[in-house]
Amino acid sequence: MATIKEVATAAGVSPSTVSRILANDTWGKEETRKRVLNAIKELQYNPNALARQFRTQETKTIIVIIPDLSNTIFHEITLGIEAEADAHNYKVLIVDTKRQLSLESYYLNAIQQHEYDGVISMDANIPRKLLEQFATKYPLVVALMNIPGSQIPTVRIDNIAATAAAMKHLIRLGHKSIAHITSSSDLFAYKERLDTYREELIKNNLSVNPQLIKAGEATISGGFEMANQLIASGEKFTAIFAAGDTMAMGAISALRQKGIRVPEDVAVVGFDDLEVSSYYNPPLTTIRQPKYKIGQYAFSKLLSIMKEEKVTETVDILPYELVIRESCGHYL
Amino acid sequence: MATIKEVATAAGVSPSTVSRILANDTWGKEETRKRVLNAIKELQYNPNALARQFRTQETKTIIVIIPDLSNTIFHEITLGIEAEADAHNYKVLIVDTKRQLSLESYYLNAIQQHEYDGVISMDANIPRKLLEQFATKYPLVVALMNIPGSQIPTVRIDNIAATAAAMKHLIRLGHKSIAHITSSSDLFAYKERLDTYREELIKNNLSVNPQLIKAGEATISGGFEMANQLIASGEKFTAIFAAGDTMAMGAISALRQKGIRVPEDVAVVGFDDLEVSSYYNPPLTTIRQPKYKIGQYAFSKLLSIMKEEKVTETVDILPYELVIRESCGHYL
DNA sequence: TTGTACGCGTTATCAG
DNA sequence: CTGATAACGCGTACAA
Repeated sequence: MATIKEVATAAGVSPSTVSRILANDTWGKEETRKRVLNAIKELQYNPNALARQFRTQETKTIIVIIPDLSNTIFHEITLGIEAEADAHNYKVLIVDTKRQLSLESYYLNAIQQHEYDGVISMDANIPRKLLEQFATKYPLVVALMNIPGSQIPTVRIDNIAATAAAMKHLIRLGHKSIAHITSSSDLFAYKERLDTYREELIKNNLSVNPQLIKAGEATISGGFEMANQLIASGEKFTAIFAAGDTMAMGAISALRQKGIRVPEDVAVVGFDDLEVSSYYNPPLTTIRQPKYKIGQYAFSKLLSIMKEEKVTETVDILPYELVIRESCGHYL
Repeated sequence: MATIKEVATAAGVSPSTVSRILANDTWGKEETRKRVLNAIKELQYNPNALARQFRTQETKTIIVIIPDLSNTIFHEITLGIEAEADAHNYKVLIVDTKRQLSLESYYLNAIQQHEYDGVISMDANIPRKLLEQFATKYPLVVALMNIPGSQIPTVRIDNIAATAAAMKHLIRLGHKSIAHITSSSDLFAYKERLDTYREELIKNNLSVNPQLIKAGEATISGGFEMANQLIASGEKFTAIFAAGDTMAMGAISALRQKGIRVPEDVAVVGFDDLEVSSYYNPPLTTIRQPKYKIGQYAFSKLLSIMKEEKVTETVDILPYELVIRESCGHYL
């Protein structure tokens, strides 16, 4: 592998000249440029990125921390991040923590070793103090999640309003026994959805039955299991509000297996609006998060921080949308 | 950020001593070690990975090239890769080419800039000659795919036998008009499945109707569209063999929308066995690929190459399995 | 067992 | 517009 020195020798110039021509496409006399460019081609020279990064202390790379790659919502957000990053010549590395705290810490630590320039996290679970300490030292943006009462830059929707919209829809349809299935992780977004679920019931003079609240894995199989628990509990319910579409899909599958029809016997509403949700049988009523946009905003924000610009708005709230399909039994 | 030099000064030793203690947990006198370890803690020293990588010309990182992160099969394989990589202290970077040739080339090129030590590709679409050239120079393993007649190390299932098994099952169930929906990309795996689809029909004295073969995007929405094309064509068919579960799911959704029942009116068989496939309505009959294992094997193979061991078997063929569920209408 | 000296490939600074 | 020189932080051959 040729080095910049060899190119310089071949072109009869100094290494710095080559370096400058590489960095700046208008630098140098036309003739010098040509000679250097030729030598580069001739020798099939490729800059050693490692050396460059070492010298500049800059990797032009960010990492995106995701709790679970099998949930495609994270992918859809990442697409937005990638688009924006591309436009600014940044590379994006995706890491999957599989919801393991140790991996989250590991990847956050990596930035101290100069491996990346910034982080967008959708799995910020380490203690808040640690996280805030981190944010004061290194560029960090949290997407999709909500770090309550914190100054950490965040891009997300209004979970409370969105959940209220979903619940209001079910209640308007006449449901009085609404179950809730959610993640047992302590992500704040799930807590907000659970709290709002309770509040909306109370606001509408409906009772909150703890038996109708199940927490488990935020996956298809998790939803499947929780729905089975609901059925096994013997409690009556005519609707399920799932805190994520993956769980909603699993729940529908479980209901069907027991001969319970969706939406005729039980209505189901999800959260996220994944690609598969509109193709599912029945198609899911759900809250659409502006996933692509969340990704774009998150990167822009991170870029500002990396450039050490002041970030005025620390929290960006993007609009959600209630998407009504068949799983709740009524088109309005 | 403290450097190794500062640690050395603080501990009253030379930088090389620190370096050696870091690299080797038995090196040095007990007392020296203690002093150095203390200084490291004191100064919150973190080795500069960039400098280290630059020095050793080794990143201990591999990249996994994936064509489409929204198809979870790639994620399930990546889990296997990650497990194995972890065990050998390698980091895994996931890149999503979104099926763009230019991105594939871009990422392959990156290895020439020393950014990674090796590549596992599930989206090897650049011209075969280029790919083979690359493989002679850098560690590369192809997973899931098949590069026909090539010496490039590969881990996959036997596509032809697997497809034959799926087709034989449908034919045994009495289907005579079987449609095929597949990807319009020129991935060899799809070509093999298409060819075998044709062969199995012929072997069983069934006619091959080109109208019943549709190619499109290998996604849910792609499958949705292709099924609609089949219906619109007016041709009769009682079964669909989809070259991927995502397409199968989209197809089922389209059929249902037109009031065509699955499996009563049309049987559907997919390929891959994703997590969602067993929860879909109806649950998918499909070919299970040993995804996790494919990932593990692929990394082991790559590791051997990176260590410059000779790889004797260039192609690993792992066993597939025909998983029979409701979408084909019969339990055997 | 430990320290000294050097170099990896690049870019920034300064001088010409 | 261009060249010489230094420096980034670390690992290692060699010397002590």
